[in-house]
Amino acid sequence: MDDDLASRIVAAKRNRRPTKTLVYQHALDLFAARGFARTGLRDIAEAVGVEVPSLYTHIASKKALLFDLMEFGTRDLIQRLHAAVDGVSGSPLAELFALTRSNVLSHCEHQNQTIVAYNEIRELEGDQRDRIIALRREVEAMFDVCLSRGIAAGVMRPVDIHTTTFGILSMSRGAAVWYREDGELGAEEIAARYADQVVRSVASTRIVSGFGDAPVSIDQLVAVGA
Amino acid sequence: MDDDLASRIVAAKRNRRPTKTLVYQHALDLFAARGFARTGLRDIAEAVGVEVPSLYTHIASKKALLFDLMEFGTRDLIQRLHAAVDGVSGSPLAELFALTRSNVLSHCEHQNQTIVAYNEIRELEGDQRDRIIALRREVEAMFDVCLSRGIAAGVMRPVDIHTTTFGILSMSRGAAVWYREDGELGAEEIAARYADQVVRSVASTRIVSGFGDAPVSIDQLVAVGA
DNA sequence: CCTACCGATCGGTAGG
DNA sequence: CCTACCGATCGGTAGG
Repeated sequence: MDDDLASRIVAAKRNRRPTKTLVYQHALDLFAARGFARTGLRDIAEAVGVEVPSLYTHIASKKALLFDLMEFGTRDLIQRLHAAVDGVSGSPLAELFALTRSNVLSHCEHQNQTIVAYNEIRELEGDQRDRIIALRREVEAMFDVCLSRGIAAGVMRPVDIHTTTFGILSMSRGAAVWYREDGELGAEEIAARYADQVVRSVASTRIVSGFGDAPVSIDQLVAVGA
Repeated sequence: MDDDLASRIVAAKRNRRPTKTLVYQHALDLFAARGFARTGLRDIAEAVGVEVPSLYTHIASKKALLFDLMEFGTRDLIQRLHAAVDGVSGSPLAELFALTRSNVLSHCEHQNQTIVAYNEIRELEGDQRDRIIALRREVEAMFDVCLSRGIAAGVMRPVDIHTTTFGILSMSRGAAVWYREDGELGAEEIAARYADQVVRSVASTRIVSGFGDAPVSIDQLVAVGA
């Protein structure tokens, strides 16, 4: 311990990845694996390679750390969903396919973000909780609007909108739980299959009659809308 | 505190509902609301109306209490699913409808059992964890077998079986999370709608073509199988 | 069923 | 970025 305070800080700052990034990354992984309540600040500090009090240079509190992770993850998802919809404007069936596919894909590719965002909402209170719930409602609204347009256009059966949205989101969340990078099916395949099943489950019978038994593709659906 | 030990025990035993039942009931409710890790034995003791050491007359440990709740809940679900299938032997589509409907219905009616069984599996280790996972695999197998038979019979499209099973189970689990007794839709309605959507999502196109746009009923499906 | 109590661990602070 | 430390709370035990 010959180093004085200043030189220790300088040495720390020379690391390529900033410590703050490491803190957030390891916290996300640990919260996903053990849960927020079962993860101590000591676990995070050890994974990062610092002592506990040093964490407070980067975070305001353990709960604020969780909130930041959940907010970032949900905003990230919303952006991906908007990008997916922008690419297929037009047919509500094509849009529902794209939304569902993108949602499942994002959930698989950002598994820990998804797991923490869903599992740990009950750890937040007051404004923080309200803020995350509001963001989640934005996601739900995208599906609600899509279903509503499809029903109005007659290409979807008159299903209960919000129940159907919750069903799609629950199925997507499930994928984040069981998906394994080294599993039989890749994220893209799972996403495409769930999108196929969702579209078939709500499309009007006269439209489904036009599909074959092979999985529906987005190109097919864009054609239906044209 | 004039009571001696014996008279206190006698007084306790005079209560109508046995203390053990109260312990399990309150523990289930608290675990569902706050999570296992955030629920202290002091919370459970307070809800029951005893001191913490008295809980150990009824439980071996906090973890054993969780295991018992999860095992009971999952066994209970398996029984309900078997009862649902026994009533509709025959057509795989009718069976899939009955299984899905019963699964969603059970999850809504035994919300806290479902929430705890899914959320807290990571709190268990070793044999206890393996035991619960094995029971859950029994549930998955019932859906897998049903889908497999439907595909073989040509009444279902050749979907990926286990992915589809996970999708159905995830959607059902979701219902347990958002269902409210005082909500717009009753448990039976939600169950019937999800069962309708699941059947439509996997049924062969030639069979879906025979359905109208109104929700599919189990009677319709039994007729298809006949 | 209770009172009394314990070692371990928690999130977080003081001070440098 | 660190060492040193604190009050609160945890699951569980001893003993009656």
